[in-house]
Amino acid sequence: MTKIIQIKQTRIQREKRLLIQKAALQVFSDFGLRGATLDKIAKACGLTKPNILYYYSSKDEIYAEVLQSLLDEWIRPLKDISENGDPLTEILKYVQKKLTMSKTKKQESKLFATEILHGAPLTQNILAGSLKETVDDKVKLFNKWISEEKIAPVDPYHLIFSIWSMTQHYADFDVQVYSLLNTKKRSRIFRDAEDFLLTFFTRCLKPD
Amino acid sequence: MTKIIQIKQTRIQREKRLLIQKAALQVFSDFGLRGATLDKIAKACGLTKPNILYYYSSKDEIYAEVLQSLLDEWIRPLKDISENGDPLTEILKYVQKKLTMSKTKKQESKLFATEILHGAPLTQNILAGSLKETVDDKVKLFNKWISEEKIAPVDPYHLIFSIWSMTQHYADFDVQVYSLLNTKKRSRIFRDAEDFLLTFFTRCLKPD
DNA sequence: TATTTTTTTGACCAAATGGACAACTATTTA
DNA sequence: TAAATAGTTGTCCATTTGGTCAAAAAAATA
Repeated sequence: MTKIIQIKQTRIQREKRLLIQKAALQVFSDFGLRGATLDKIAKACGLTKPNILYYYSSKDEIYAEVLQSLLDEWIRPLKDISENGDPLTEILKYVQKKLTMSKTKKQESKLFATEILHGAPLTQNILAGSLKETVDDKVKLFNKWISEEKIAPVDPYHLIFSIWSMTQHYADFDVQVYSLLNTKKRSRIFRDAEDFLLTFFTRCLKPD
Repeated sequence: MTKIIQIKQTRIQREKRLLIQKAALQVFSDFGLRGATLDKIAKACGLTKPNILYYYSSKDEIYAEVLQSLLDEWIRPLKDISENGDPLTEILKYVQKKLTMSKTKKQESKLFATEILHGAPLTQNILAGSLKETVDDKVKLFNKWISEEKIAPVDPYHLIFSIWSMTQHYADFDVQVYSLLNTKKRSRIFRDAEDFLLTFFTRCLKPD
């Protein structure tokens, strides 16, 4: 009658956990951690509340897992900036990738933003850990490029902040963006944004 | 025994309402609308919960009032951009003003961001109304400056978005900014940010 | 100071919500 | 196909929370 600890996941466990994560991402990004309820998540994925709690022991655990799997994905593009490519091209490629993510991963962007906005209670150690490592690494690379006069001399930290803020703005503040632009077409907005950003960063980073 | 409708506020009413608003701004910006509780607000201003509900009929009413008084202040600097000044100087002054607001009005920035992020349930009509009017007005001005070749030809809407996003980033994502920068000194960060932003926008907007 | 009005609060309520659990069903496995 | 294991759910519970109310306390007014 002793409960055996289960090591490997069954097919059903894999499927249902994914299902719950997807629904949870949507609900958390719409309402925030405290505004999201298990009932909402349950309804969003068509399971019952106790059934969800069979797969996750608490709401907070779901939140932590959704956030964790998002963070890896979030940092990755920055890592991809290569010291072998042409400096300006590498940076512009990064800008493009981040803008695309704002379009295709809007929920993730909003969830991340909400988490940081409210003090990053679960993320602080990651920010100060693996993210900081990656950022510091790229800052070094940017400084190298600057000393080689391949890009203009700007503060690399603030350059990274500017890329993050300007691209994520189109996801996080989408309601405002759509309200202010006359265009109804989403794709048009992102095309214009891309034009703007690429021109912008090119002008700023081209060495004198 | 009939209840008389009270027209003008008493001294105590003015004082207590302000006290509650201040506390509410803090609590709402830390926890969001749903994460904030009347008890937290009560503790933050040293009143009891029923006492707060003597001045405001519901939590939502407090939220609405705090948000409303914030919005006016939020739009104002944009209006101040003058068509009489030197174009580049006017825009840079606006950037500076917005950055200063990120430093001195962090709670307001975060509350506004949270509201938009979650779909702007109470703000939508203002976005599409008075904010859009002001923005459209300034877009026209920017386009005039562009046609007179006083600033470089960039999409004025996206230019405004870029100013908003880059400056507000230092308030909304402060936790991340502080985690990633080695500096502990707040003032140093804002000085560097100002340098970066002014250089950035100068390079981008100087006519060819 | 007496009266009226405003302000404050303790006690209370109903709804929402996170979570527990035993009983039941479906799926695996031997 | 029988036994064991995994998955599901109705029901229940405790806590939190927005909000009420009547009675007491404080302030304003006459």
